[in-house]
Amino acid sequence: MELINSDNKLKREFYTRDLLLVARELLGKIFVKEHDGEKLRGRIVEVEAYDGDIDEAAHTFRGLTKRNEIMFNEGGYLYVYFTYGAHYCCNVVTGIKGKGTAILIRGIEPLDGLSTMIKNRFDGRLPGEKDMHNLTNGPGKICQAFSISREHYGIDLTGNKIYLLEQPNIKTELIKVSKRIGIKKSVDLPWRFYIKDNPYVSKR
DNA sequence: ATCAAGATTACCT
DNA sequence: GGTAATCTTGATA
Repeated sequence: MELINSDNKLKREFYTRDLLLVARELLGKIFVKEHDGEKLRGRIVEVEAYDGDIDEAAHTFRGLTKRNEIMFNEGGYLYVYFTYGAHYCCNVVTGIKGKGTAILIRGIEPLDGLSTMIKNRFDGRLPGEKDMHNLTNGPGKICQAFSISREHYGIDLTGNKIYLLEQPNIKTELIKVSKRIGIKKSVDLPWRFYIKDNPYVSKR
């Protein structure tokens, strides 16, 4: 029996809803990337929301540019950006067309394709049990483990390269909310959501 | 054309 | 606790 049913992809209507609602509901969903015929899978455990209308930290705050173009599309596309000369970060675009909103994926609990992720992150050197969380507990680390980069910019999440699988929503009492990490503007917005006590949530 | 900042990470003391 | 690495992007001229 298949533990994970690959036919229950989240549909467009999931993503085109309100930013903060989608952000909370992304927790617990399964992120899948088809990687050289192999499926890399993990469970989303930490996210942050960004909204260009009122949020100075959002890449869309100052209007349309070549980089942020996909964030103004309707929900259900992948926004990938490069930062600090070294790292890619991936985001889920949300809302209706014209709204510059997206959700940064900051923490994933790996489920399938562990050996490929370990190869991508640590050149195959197996981390100790105690350090396993270091595989995917941060936005740059996730992109390295899942081998996500520039070429994945704008991918349609209702397609079959990168997509999310339906899962029951996480119970409210297990969801923690906080200020976002690593930004210098709009620092007080409580738009970071994560699953309580999960070891794959990033550190400050 | 030039330049400063950045939704980070790894490594140092 | 602190900070260097590294390069793309967006803003300013």
